[in-house]
Amino acid sequence: MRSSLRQKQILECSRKVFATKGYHATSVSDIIREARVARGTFYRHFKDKRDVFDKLIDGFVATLELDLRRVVVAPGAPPVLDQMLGNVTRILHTLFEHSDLTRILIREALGIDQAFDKKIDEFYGRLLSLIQLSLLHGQEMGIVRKCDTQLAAMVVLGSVRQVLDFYLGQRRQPPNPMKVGREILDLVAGGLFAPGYARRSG
Amino acid sequence: MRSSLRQKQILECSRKVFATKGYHATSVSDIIREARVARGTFYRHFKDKRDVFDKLIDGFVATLELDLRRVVVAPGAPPVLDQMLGNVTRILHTLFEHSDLTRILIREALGIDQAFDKKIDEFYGRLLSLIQLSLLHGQEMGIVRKCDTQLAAMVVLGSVRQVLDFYLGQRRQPPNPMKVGREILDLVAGGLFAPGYARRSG
Amino acid sequence: MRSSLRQKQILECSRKVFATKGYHATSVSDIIREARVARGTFYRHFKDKRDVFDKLIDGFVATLELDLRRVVVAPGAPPVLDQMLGNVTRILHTLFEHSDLTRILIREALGIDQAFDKKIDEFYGRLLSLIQLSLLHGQEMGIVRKCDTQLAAMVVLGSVRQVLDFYLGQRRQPPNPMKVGREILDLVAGGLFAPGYARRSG
Amino acid sequence: MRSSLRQKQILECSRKVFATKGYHATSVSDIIREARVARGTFYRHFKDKRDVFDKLIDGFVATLELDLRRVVVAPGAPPVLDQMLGNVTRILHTLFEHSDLTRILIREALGIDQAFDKKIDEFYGRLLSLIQLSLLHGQEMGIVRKCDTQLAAMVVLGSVRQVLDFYLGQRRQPPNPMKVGREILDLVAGGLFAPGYARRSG
DNA sequence: TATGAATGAGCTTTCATTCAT
DNA sequence: GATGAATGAAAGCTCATTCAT
Repeated sequence: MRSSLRQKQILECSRKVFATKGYHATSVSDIIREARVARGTFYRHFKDKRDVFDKLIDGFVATLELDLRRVVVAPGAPPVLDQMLGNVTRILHTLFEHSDLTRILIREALGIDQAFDKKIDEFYGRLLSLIQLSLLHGQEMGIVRKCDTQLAAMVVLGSVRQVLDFYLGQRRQPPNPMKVGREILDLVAGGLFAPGYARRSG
Repeated sequence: MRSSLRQKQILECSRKVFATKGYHATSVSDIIREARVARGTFYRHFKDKRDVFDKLIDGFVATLELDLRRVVVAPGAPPVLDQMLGNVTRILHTLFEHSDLTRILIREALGIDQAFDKKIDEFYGRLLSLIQLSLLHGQEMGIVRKCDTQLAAMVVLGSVRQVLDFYLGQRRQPPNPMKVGREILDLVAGGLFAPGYARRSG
Repeated sequence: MRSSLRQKQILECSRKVFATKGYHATSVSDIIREARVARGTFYRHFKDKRDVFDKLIDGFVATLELDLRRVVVAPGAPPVLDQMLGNVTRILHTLFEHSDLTRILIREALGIDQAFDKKIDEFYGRLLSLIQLSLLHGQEMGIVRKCDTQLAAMVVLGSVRQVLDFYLGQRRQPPNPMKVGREILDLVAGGLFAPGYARRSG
Repeated sequence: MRSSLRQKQILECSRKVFATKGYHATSVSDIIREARVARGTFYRHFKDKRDVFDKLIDGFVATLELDLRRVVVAPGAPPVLDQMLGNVTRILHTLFEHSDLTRILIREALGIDQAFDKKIDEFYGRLLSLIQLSLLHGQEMGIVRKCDTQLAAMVVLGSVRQVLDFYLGQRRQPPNPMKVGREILDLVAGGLFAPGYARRSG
């Protein structure tokens, strides 16, 4: 079998096992049993267990980052709001489509080791920057109100993560992923207060 | 030494080590070295490594839950809004006061094993219920606008978790924890949209 | 069992196995089977297989070096010749007494790894220095003829090694170890030529 | 490529690697990397790693044995002494010319396995016989004094081995190999004692 | 209660060797 | 003949846990 194919196959099987048992509870033995390859074959393609996990996460993160487009403010460009919604929609689509990888990324990736923690932090850091940038654009256009955009970005990201975490914890999908996405954004955008209740600042 | 004292001492030392190295990277050897007790002494007081971690988390969760008061709607009770802010303030205070345990709870506790994951999920579940309940009270009083309160609770919780996660990832405290707490609530309550931008629903 | 005792016991058993199978053919499994201890016990006392071997050789080399006395030239001191013979006699005695360790030192110790090779070379280096020193003393006193003492030291050492190697290769002891030692010295001291055959230089 | 050529090429490369890393530290991967051939190619030409080493040593030993001529005692034959010196000179020449193989033979070959040890012992055994035979010839002609010729042969061989070992250990060549060879013989032949110091026997 | 030596299951990893292409 | 992916036995080693003192 061609080398890259075998690698892909092992990655696929690792994905399944990691999602089911978690990183630490998964042994290389589990992976090779699932992939029906010999021990040596595994080590021909990957340095160690950590390496498979790495490649799995890296690949998924790369896929996710493809979903993220910079929000463009230019005459003729789509409304900032629609662009933001597009980002959230696309990324949620990918996340729910690959629920194994999402589970691994959201619930397993932290606590592997410090180097890995850093990688994950950096990923979320990039997401935060991107969201913050969009919010700044929104502010420039008067759509987003004056506020600490860094904190606001965390509100957006944290909300999405929490929702994902909630459904992953129950090992079930939300009834309608896309609808949920839109609702989160609506909530975050519109806030919790009823009209008439003045904001503290703004 | 009295048994409960010894147990406390080992717990304290475990806390330090777990916070520094993470659960999986921490060995019983690390703990007994830090606590300067013999191997057997450790197992006299705890069933196994998992048991220490359990007790550590359980204790902290109990402490945290003491901070949470049901929001009461009654003539003469303080305003719902103030009660909610009080909850957030108290809990953030405790979290930042015990940053080791917070780090362990937020960043290490997931991925230990499935039983533990469930426990953590249940903890967050209780938090969500509590927040949702408060929001329902708020709605009854006309303060909180009509919305999916479960989702809204996740927005609140997720925002706080993300902010904590952000600062823990950088191993530093936010400049002013209490201020950050209030700002999160303000943002979540008031939303991102500038006045005039109509909400989709509400 | 006291820790140092257990260590001694494992060393003893390792000695047997190494002498029988050779270093590379010996596995840790072989050693613990012979010593009737668990795997973990082995690793509690030794870093790895190499470490046991190290300690074995170090101990033996230390014993051997106790046998070596500097040759003293002073009024009232025994004749230089007798002192040299004493060294050879004592060391041969120890070597033949511990034939396992001798076999290991002479036939197994080279080729373990480069660090080990260096250690062995240094041991032989010390022996050479000592012999050379004795020869220089002998020259001062007019007993040893003018010659390249470094080379002469190698002749002495090499002869002894070769004899040991010969008998170890046949897994038998020389008929009379001490006699052999004296004969080697006699040969080396007196040379091969019959009287009358002039030396090239002298 | 012609089969025998390929085999030669792999042998050459093995020689380099074995001399650098030693037998045990050398993997088949090292050899095929150096030889730039595929794994399967290696096994087409050699039974296993041991086989390459075998062929390497066998070839070298054969070369060395070509250097050794029986000492002939006959009217018109060159002096016995010159014939012996010729043997030593030729063999030292070959040894220093092929320092890789010499290093392998002297410092790596022992400890591979028992069958191999036996082969090496037999090689040295043949050398000893040859030397002993020469010495006996020498005795017959009155050149070599009465002595245990087997032991004397070991003195000759051991001296040469020790000198080689010494220089190989330092990974450098003696200043003048041929001169060193002659000096060893002179020393061995003439002995260490100054004239006037009577031999014990002879 | 405290100790720390002993345990052994089970992990990761290597590498000589085979075999389908 | 040549290739290199696949194999799997067996090695080294760790570490949570037990137990005799």
